[in-house]
Amino acid sequence: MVKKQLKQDLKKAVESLGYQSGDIVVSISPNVLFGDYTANIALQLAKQKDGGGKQSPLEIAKEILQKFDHPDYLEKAEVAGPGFINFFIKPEITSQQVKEILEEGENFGKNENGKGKKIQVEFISANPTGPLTLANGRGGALGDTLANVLSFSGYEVEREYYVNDTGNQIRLLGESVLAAEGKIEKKEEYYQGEYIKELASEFSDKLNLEPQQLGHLLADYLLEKEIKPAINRMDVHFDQFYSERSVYHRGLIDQVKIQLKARSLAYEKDGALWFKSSQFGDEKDRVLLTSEEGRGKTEPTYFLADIAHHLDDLEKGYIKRINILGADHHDYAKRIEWAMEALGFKDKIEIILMQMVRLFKEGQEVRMSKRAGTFVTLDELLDLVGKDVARFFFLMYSPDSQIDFNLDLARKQSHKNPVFYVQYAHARMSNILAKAGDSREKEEPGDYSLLKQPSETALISHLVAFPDLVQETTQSYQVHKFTSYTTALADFFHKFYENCQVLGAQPPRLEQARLGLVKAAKITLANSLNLMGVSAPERM
RNA sequence: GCCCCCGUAGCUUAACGGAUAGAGCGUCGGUCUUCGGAACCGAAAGUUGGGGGUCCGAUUCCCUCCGGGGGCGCCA
Repeated sequence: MVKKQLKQDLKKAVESLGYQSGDIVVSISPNVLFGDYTANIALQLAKQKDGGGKQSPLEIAKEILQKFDHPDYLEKAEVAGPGFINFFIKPEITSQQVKEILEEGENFGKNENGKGKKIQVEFISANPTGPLTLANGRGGALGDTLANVLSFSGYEVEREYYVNDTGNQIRLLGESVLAAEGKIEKKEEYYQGEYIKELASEFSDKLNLEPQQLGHLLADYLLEKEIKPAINRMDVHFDQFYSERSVYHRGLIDQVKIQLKARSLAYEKDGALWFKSSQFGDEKDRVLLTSEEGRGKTEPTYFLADIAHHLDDLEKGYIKRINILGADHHDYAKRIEWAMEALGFKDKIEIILMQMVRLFKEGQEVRMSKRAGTFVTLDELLDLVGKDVARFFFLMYSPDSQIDFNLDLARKQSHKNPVFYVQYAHARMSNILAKAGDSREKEEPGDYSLLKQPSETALISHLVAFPDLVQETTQSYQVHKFTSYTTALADFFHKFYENCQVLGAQPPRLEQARLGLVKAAKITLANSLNLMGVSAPERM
């Protein structure tokens, strides 16, 4: 690819001047006036220079350009603005890249940065105490897409759903069902909602069980009958459902206690076992094992079980464990990081916090709460707008941004959702190729150097940027950029479509070249939609 | 009180510390003899919440104030 070559040549020029090149950034110019690619290296170098004979960025840029003997792909290069170097690529060189995309096909955009490395992504991990909510849908779209991207970059990815299938909330679930049947007294904190009543009738012959036991049955049932089907509808894939109960059964709790005590990071006080999180910056130490006095019984906290779970996973040799959590867990996120640091896995944990999804109806916020039974389920959303819109919608926002969701509006506006704009482009591409396919034989090979129209080269430049986006996302985890990438791709394509007739273009070598470009665009768009888990329809 | 995220056009939002802050929806005005009008072209619309600071350069980093959301359990 041209950009790679350009980067190399630039690096050579910079180094021959005696500068430390570091990592040179060559990016697509934000404006056609600034050429095809732009480099801010001179600005960077000016900053690095310490005092003394300080040179201005403009001088450095000129200096670099002089060393840059004009390679054959370059039309011209110039210094602009405060010290940018703008590169104008010969259009026929740009267009040659279409061939490279076509050769790579389904593999276009892949890289091998993660080759031989195992990485784990944990996401959703909603308690099995009710149906999945919109927030879980967001986590699902984010996590699944990130896993796809990492896998595209060569990593061996494991997708994990941690199932909190034991503990307080499970007992509460059992009690909620018992209370719904009048077996025990109702309490404020019990789960509400229709599904509780349905569970009660489904499990009518099990209501003599202890709440915790019943809760286990209910949790298993909800996981299988509610959660997994919703996950499937979202086209989200998991490699493993990691059961919290199994942490106990396998004796992992004791191992953690031993390890933490051996490092003098756990101690007993007031009958409880504590983790010295204050040593890592926490405002106070945290309980690992509850006390008789405090809690009425001695049992591991969720925190302790989760440490055991993390440890178990990390010992499998993942270079990183990415965990996507709701922002309401932000202080917990710190805590688990400290715990893993304590156990020798510093920097192996990456936590992505996503802000809440709030629901609005008729201008009023509806508080979503599983307890109160006032939530909108992921299934309801999928009924309304379908998987593609749901996934694209959740992916559009940066995880840092809170989503205010208006269900009525979503329904009304779903037909003008950006996802259709993007999918329509794909359908158009497919249509052109289908027509070309049955109307004529391939009599002449395409001459890509004929693709010189601005709308053609702009489209090509955008296609060529796809592998970069994949690589960047592998580092930054900012999967929402794929939505804007595909929207822009659709945009470039529609403009090309308006400006350049494909079928019947003269000479035939041009028609073939344009068909090649359409095909390359289709490959790129399909590949990026695949990463997002959004379908790329042949027709709509 | 402490901690985290956010504040950008009427609405929803984007922008490795870079050039003229980019889109979608909505509004207004255009474009149909060939490949799908779910499209394209154009216009109006921004003091990037306020104020300081660092920098050649700040939507981005730092401080402060204001506003919104979330979290501060021997719950999970």
